[in-house]
Amino acid sequence: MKALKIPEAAIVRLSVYSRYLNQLEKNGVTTVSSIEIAEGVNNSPAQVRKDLAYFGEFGTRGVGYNVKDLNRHIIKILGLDMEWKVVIVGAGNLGSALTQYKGFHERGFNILAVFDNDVNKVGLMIGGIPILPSTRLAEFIKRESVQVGIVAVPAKYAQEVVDVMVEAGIKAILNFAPRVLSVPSHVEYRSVDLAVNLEVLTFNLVANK
Amino acid sequence: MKALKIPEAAIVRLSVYSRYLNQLEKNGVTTVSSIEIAEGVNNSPAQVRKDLAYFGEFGTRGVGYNVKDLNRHIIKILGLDMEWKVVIVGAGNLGSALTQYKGFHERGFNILAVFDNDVNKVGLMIGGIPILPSTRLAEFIKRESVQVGIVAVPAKYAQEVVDVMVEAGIKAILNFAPRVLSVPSHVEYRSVDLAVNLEVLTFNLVANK
DNA sequence: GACTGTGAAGCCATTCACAGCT
DNA sequence: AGCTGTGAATGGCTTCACAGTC
Repeated sequence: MKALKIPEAAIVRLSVYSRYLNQLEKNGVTTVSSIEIAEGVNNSPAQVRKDLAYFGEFGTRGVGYNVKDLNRHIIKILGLDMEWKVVIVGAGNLGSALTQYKGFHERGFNILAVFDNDVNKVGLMIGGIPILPSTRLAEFIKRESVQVGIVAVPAKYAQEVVDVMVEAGIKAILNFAPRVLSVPSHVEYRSVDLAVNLEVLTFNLVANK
Repeated sequence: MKALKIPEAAIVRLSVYSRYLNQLEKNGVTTVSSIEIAEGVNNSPAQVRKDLAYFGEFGTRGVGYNVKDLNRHIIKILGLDMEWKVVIVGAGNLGSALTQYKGFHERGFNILAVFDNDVNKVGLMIGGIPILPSTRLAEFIKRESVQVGIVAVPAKYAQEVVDVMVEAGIKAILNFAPRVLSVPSHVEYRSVDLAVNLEVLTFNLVANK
């Protein structure tokens, strides 16, 4: 359990810093200041320093941060220095896209299987990952000790998928169905609503006009 | 220009309320209280009332809100009572999934075309929507007065796509590439980072353990 | 009696400004 | 001299509590 209360927004930013540090590493940059990081990710140097300070002292006064070390620290903080077993439920367009999404693999997420209840899809592969029947979801989660489940089914089936996952002992759920779901508090839960993001844009367009 | 400063989080919630009200409407419910809405979307009644109060008085004291009226008001507030012309750039897995995503059509977003620079894809259709060559993006945005652009290309091409969109006079951009992009302040901009969401989950898993 | 609308209070996140190292 | 780390100040969002209305 963490000592201090850390804003969730800070975690989101750490994740972005890490991606930026990856770029710097690739370009051979060895040292970076909070000012440069801030410019690279569009926020303030004070914010960068504060976010990092929640977790320790990673820099050198008068100098800055070592790119490689800092990135390793952040990766550890985010829990990405271990393997995470993931299943995706729903082999429709979105589920297929998520299954093949490179950003997940790059960050070490291991997608073991995709589940669907369409018998025509079961048995096929999506980018090397097998499609299994939804009836075997619970059993699979238990047997493989899957920690993370991604929901990519139509809204009306989302709650029942979540219930199966929870019952099977999953630890975290990422939901893409546009519906509010109930998930017990011992399971980590986040929801990504694609249409909401567009609607924030249109709101701003009409409001600032 | 809006008089009061409205928290962006409130807009996100309005969008969720609207989706919940759609459900109620479908079920024939005519009146709803802030308590019921709060239960339906997992937040507090006070929050619901405050969010609505930013925009007017939509309820009746002692009674509640008329479901249909309230939803119409929210839809108007979010700018969804008009047609929005949208283009998607990138006909890969994610771009294809977004193109066919029902949640966009349901909320009135009109996706006119998908752009890609793969000559094998150009000329094909995705769910009835044509794939056009990226070289024609700027011209298309101008000719059709496209207001919203969705970026679903690999990270390294994202900035150049955005630059073309901005130059062509687009009003808002939704980015799915995992990279920080620079967009002039007169263009509305939001970024959805799929991996970040998973990383917040894994952080919480390791932090609360 | 029930439920909305809202000023005020409380809380949390961000920004400031400077002390502390190198 | 330069840049980090951090307590203090600020600003903004959420919650409280109650007056207002049906």
